[in-house]
Amino acid sequence: MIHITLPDGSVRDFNAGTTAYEMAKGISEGLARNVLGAKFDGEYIPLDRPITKDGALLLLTWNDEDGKHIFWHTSAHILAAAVEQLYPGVKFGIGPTIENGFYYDIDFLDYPISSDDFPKIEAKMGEIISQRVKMVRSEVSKQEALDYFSKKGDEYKVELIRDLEDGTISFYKTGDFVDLCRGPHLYDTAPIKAFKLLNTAGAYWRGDEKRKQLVRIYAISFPKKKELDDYLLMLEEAKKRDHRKLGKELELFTFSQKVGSGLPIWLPKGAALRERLENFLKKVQKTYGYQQVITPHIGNVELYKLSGHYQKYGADSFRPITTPQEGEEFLLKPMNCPHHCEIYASKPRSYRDLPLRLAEFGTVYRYEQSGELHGLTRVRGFTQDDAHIFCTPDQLKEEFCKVIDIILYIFKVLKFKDYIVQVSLRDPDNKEKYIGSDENWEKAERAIIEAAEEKGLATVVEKGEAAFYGPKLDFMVKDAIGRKWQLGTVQVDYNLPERFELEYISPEQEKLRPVMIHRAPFGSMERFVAVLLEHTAGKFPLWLTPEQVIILPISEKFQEYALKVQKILDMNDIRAIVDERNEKAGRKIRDAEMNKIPFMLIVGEKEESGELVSVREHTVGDKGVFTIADFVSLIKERMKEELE
RNA sequence: GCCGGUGUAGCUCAGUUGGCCAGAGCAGCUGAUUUGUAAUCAGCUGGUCGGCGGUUCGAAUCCGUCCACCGGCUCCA
Repeated sequence: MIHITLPDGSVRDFNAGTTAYEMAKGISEGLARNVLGAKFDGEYIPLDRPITKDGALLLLTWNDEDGKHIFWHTSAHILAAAVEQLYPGVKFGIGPTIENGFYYDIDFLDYPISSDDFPKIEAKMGEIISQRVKMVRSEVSKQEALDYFSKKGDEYKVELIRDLEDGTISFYKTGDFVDLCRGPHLYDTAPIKAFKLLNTAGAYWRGDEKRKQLVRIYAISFPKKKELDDYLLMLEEAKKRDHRKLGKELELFTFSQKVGSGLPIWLPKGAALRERLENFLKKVQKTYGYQQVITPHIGNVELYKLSGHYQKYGADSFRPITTPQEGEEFLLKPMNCPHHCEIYASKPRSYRDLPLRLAEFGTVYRYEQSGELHGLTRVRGFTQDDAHIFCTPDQLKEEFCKVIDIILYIFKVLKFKDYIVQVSLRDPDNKEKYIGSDENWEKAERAIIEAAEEKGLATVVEKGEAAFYGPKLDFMVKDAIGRKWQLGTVQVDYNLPERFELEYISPEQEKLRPVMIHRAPFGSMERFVAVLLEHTAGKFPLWLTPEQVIILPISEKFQEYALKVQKILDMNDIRAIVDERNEKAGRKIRDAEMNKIPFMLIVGEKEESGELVSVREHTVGDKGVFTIADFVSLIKERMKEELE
């Protein structure tokens, strides 16, 4: 008898040599049907391996992340097996699971592959699955593994094996297809009831753009057909929220080939929206003691040589602008910080001046590879809600905490609840990628970690994600399709003050060096609007939305009254438009609903005679009849609540 | 930049194998209707079929090239 501890703490006795699958069956038939894998004392074990000693057993199902990954991992092998049967001689890179599904990187040699080939591959996968193929594990030595794949002519696998530690290496066999794999896998292919190949993409071998590009096939699989259908439906819904689509529909921004790709053009409604966001932040920043500054769109190359940006990014920037007579060189401003350093340096500073907080909605231009451009989230010209805080080392942590407060306030007002806070540190193995002394880096990294702790933020630490001049605290939010976007960022920087030889006079009359905090709560106006659009599906909060109210006269007879109501709303700073078209009320309501205008005021005979409005709320419906004054209070109350 | 895909009216899309002046719905304009909580009716305007070159008696359709966009990769101060 062995004693097996289950996750709920209970202990069950089994005969020594019972397999995990049999144990599942012993617990319940349902569990046995759904079990995908098992962990024994924290280690993955095959379901059919006899267990001979006491220990803790965790049976994995679709409800466990680990269970999903086992499921997808096996699915990836089936994909590869199908591809190998259809395209003999192809070579395989890696086939890992990802957050949603899995992919396999494959060298298709000269076979042309596109999504047109998916049905064929899917059919073959279906065939393999229906044969209920077992996933057979075998263990081989490193040399045997090398021999197998050398003979097969798969140089990618050979390379992977070479990089492995010596010792035992495991293979998994799916029918005739043998793959190098640590596992774990499903017992057999039976649980995979639904799967779909999603798209293809080029992917460099080992992520290195100097190496060969393989074809990556993305796919997903599920234990139930319904789950696949739901997933595909979710992707469809996500598409409807795409900021590029909504931006066009709501007339917020556009792009023009003639203006240039990656250069967004803000339309009147979008510009007004952006302005409101800017004013909102300016107001918050004012209470935190920030001062607005303005700097030019270009700067002398020497400025960026001094800051270090030129050495780091000069080769990948827009080419310098040269003056015709003098041959001076200017760069399109890629960063605001060097300019702000010069504002700091424009006069002698005392410790009494610190912290000095300089803010600017600064438009910067960065060269991005053409294939990188993406709507408003990846552009070549954008406006940062930038600010730089110059303070004493003693003030650093408090200032950092206050910046976190601003960011959290913004997230709260705009209802971003699903966000991740990332501590981005430098890569300790690649220190030459960064500028500045080890001592300063350590100080800066410590300050960030402490401030995040003090604010009680749940953080993830990423090494190698720091800016080249300092570590960062990055705030990412998830968009409609679960992609993560970086929004707010806070960075500590000891380097620029040194490079610009910034100083302040201490109470003891010494010349000391200030510390700098770079921060942008939105990140950039462009990206923020994009993420906000996807987050709200275009239904902006009332205080932010371009048109808050639309007045719908029942017929032309009541247009005059409609205009009168508009005027009253206007005097109360409520943004209202009148639908003066010669259309029926039903039509006007439908169009207003589609345009996502929060409130509709229907006015006709009875409203005009009583100085009233009939209120309809977007997606909610008829709210009844209000006096104009009551409606104004309703709107004001709503906006107040939103900004609390 | 790289791999793959796409590009027809302001928007969404038809237009098998090359062949009459390139189509529809919505939007827009004009007129009729004077309307009460998600589409009133009729008429009209609108496209060098992404650009340029080529093949052909003839190209939206075939070939080349460039551009833009889409899905990724790499990159992202």
